[in-house]
Amino acid sequence: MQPGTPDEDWREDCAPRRVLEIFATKWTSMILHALDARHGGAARTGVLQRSLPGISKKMLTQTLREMENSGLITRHVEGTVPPAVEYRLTALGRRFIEPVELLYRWGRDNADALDQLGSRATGRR
Amino acid sequence: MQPGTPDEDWREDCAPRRVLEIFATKWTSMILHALDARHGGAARTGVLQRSLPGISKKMLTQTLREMENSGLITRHVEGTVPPAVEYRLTALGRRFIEPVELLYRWGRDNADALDQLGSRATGRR
DNA sequence: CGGTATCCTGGGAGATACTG
DNA sequence: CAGTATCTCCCAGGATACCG
Repeated sequence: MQPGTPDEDWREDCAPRRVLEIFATKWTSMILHALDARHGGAARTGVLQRSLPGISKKMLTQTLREMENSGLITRHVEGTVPPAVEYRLTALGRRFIEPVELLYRWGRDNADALDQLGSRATGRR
Repeated sequence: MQPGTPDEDWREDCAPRRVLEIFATKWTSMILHALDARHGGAARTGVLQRSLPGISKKMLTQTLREMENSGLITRHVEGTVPPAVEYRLTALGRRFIEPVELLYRWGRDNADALDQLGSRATGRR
């Protein structure tokens, strides 16, 4: 690193920061992973909910809406009764599978390191 | 995937979820990256602050404390006036560099994909 | 220079109940 | 089954000012 090099690794509008923002929202990355690794890219609401222990209907719907607005997934309604709604990864969504799986696997492979972590790792209690 | 396979990818206490918690706290990963990639593993407070555009003194100190409590970094005080404090990555902290850099590089290499993202990606405005 | 003390706000996130 | 509608909590995170 040159002495005079300006510190631009974390410019406020840089791409890495935008990645972090995605991971900052609790359920987004888990939904992406569940859709991809577990359900082959598409799943119905109820199936998704059962894949994400602890998520509420509200947060599921809310997060799915945001992801739809972001272009990560699409929503498909079967005009039946009772209704059947399926969510599918878009091409864009599929691109984001890469970093999500990266983190998922790292976590799985480094559970020991995570166990060493103090409880105040994230500021949560 | 077997039909009867229980959905255990995201058990509430699983390792990948704990990784996500780390990335859920805004500044932690940026500090880890800055310490490592930009400052060789150790840096003083002021230097760090200048490496993280937008961070406030409060959030910097607060996040550093939490990271210290988690065992990711150590704090070293030089008994001088004015005070000089240096933060260093621990062995544990260095392990976490891996996923951090993974995400950082992916963001850098996929800025185009991020540009396609709608503004409601994370629920923030 | 590094740190602390306040004060304040947004909105993430949960719980619950209701509708078609 | 999928989705809304409320209500509430609470805490991450920012702004500002002061201290040794």
